[in-house]
Amino acid sequence: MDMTSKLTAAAERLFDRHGYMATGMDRLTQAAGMSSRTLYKHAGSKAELMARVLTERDRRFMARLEVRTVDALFAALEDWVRVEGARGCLFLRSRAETGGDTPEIAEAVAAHKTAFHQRVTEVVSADLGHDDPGLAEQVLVLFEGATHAAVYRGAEAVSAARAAAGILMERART
Amino acid sequence: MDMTSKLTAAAERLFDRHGYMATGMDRLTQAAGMSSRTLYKHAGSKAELMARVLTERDRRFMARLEVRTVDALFAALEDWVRVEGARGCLFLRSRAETGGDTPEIAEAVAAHKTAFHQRVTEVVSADLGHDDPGLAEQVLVLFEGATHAAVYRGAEAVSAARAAAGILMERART
DNA sequence: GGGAATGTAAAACGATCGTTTTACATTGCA
DNA sequence: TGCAATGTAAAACGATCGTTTTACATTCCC
Repeated sequence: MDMTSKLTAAAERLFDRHGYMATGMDRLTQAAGMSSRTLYKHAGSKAELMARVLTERDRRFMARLEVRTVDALFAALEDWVRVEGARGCLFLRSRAETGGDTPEIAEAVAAHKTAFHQRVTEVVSADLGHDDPGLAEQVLVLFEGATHAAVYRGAEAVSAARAAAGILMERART
Repeated sequence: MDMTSKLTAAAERLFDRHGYMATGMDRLTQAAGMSSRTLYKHAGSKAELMARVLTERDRRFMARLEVRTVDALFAALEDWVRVEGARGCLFLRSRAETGGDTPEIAEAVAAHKTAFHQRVTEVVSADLGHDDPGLAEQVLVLFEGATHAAVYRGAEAVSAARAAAGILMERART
């Protein structure tokens, strides 16, 4: 494992568990097991590092959402929560922590949320057989809600969202 | 307006718009229009101040949710978003920013989320005529989802959640 | 009329922030 | 054999962090 991946992985873990602002670079060098000189050679800056973390996470997350049905969308979220835990959406959290004032971060977040919205819309279309932007918006809201409610309600929030999405899809189908 | 309220109001505005960690006490003294000596007399500490902000916000927010129907719940959220804007849930954001490691903050968040869950459960019961914990969980997820999706989807997310909740309620009623 | 109480302004506290630099060791390739 | 690349360890950078302190002004009440 090269130093850049080791750094990105350590950064994602710390930023996600303790917050972006609350994580100092000292703690990061320690967790990544490298000197600060090496860290900055690969990271550029703290903001660039967070942007790289988000881009990498987008890749991993969106790969899991390569599905054909809305139900599979929520099944994928159940898997994600089981594996990664539920601490809310790292993208929205990063942007909120920086007040949207860090361009690299704001752009990475915007790119992810655009892609996410598009993916949900596509899956709803494929599952239904035709476009339905309003229903897609509802499914997106359920997904986002499951992500955030799971922080304090646990996995139950995701299965509730899954069931609700099932009802909405069934109603749209008939 | 006494100094404590002026301080709490200024703190809520800055913490919400720029983040808790990103907001320094210097900026806070400036915004509140008072010396740091006075600020600390009323605030105790930064963490205590954030906890007071959250408790105050819980009061304001929960007051708006004193309604009888699920539809009114989402109407109240539409109002809230129109007035206060959509930057995600300040409670979840505060806890995430501090990694849950600041007891005053973690406790204020837990208290709010417990109260919120209870309120949603009560409103669903009242609207339906009988208890339905599963449906309440779905409505809670829709509400949480609307709050967070509105950050990037705007008010449309809230009306989508409102419509979805209407469908789920109607189905449960018949 | 004299002391609490409450406020301001500003300096100072040690700690930590993100980042750069200095000095040196190790490796791999021409 | 020798140089370029890549790494470490550690000190230093100025800035800013949350918080306390010093010194002084104002107000209110007994």
